[in-house]
Amino acid sequence: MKPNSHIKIIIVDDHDLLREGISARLSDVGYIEIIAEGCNGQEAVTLCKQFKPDVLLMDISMPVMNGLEAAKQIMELGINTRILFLSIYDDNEYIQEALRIGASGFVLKDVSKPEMLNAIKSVAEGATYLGPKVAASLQNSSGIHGETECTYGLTKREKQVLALIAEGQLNKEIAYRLSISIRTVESHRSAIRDKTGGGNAAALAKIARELGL
Amino acid sequence: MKPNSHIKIIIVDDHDLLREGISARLSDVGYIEIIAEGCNGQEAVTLCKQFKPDVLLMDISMPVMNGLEAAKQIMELGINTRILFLSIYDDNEYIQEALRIGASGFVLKDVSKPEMLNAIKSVAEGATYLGPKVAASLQNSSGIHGETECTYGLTKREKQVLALIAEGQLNKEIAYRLSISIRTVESHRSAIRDKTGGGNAAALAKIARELGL
DNA sequence: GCGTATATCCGTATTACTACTGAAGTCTGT
DNA sequence: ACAGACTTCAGTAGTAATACGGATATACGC
Repeated sequence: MKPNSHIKIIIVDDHDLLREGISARLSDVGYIEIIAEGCNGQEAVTLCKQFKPDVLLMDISMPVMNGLEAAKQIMELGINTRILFLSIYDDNEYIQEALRIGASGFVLKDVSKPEMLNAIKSVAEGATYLGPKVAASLQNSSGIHGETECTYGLTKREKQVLALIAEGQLNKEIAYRLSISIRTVESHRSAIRDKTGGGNAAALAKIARELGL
Repeated sequence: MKPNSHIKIIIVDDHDLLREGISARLSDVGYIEIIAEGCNGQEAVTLCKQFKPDVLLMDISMPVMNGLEAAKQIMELGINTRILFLSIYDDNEYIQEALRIGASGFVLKDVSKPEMLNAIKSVAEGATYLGPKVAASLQNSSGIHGETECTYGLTKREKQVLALIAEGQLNKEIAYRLSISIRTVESHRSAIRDKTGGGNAAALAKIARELGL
């Protein structure tokens, strides 16, 4: 898609007012054509199947079917539609889930007009665009940026043991690797459970993951 | 940062020709000011410390110090510089590592001028920009997009059980949640182990993670 | 020196999981 | 209608992990 070439777009949001606002904002942009509008996820899927837009501008929280679920189904249609989420929440879970599903972008609803156009152009070209606040939000999470700092007060040795547990090692193997007794490994493991509140090995593995191993 | 406002930029690449090409391409853009140029990672760090640019346009593979290492150090400077990587390789490892470190964008060297400007504007505003080919490359990996396709031939039910195992649930709880007997859960668990080659619960959790839960 | 934290080990009992085998009902595609 | 895969459940035995206890040595700060 060449810049300034025609971008066919569908807007899906359950709030009429907001949808009209977006529509008004984009209608005077020459290279953008709004070919349809919808008010829930179910409609988004149907409209995309029918019109195959270049970009789907969609809210996440909507009745009937939410945006994430709709996105999943749209990705499976095999059409060349890029999904740009427009949300009021900069919730990390949402953002990461959206990207995991295959969305091309994510901006907040307080986005300025130039930034919105920038985002639309970017995703239309196949790029991935995350708005400033969205990117900042991701930095504070265990997402693509940075790492978590809360280590539950685990000691060095405990983190070492936890990393091996997360690898799927048995206590026996951990003991051998660290040249200590199995009982010692059990003690560490017990301390780790106490500090993290984790249950079985899988739960500890999950926690280790959150700590970045 | 408002669009079309002044963007101070530093270009770092070990190839003179390429650096000059970028320089020429950007020099006639009104809102961009190239305040310095460098030819390795070490220089990038020094120049950023000195000039505090809005955007650092940098190659990854460079002599003396590569771009990733330089980016790490620059992120620790605490200055408000966004890093936009410019690479000939769309290697997933590179891209993910770059984003993990805290880079704001990643484009390939065959990028068109409009797209390059788009990318620079986006990252200058604090957004995250991944070029079309970069985004496509990520989709084929276990990165922020998509999921791995090798499911070891696990059935729906097995994947369902595996997800709960990865959550740290006990067989008893899994049985309760799925309204089946513990023995059935054990059967599934056994089948999962056979198919994946996984050992204990933590190992299965690790595998589940790779499959995107 | 003294207290605290860390790391190292052990005993005992219970619970969870694994390894093996077998089997019956359901669903799916041809 | 039938083969094959999927889901369901069970017995029996052994191994691993957990939940209590308690103990000793070492390092670190004040």
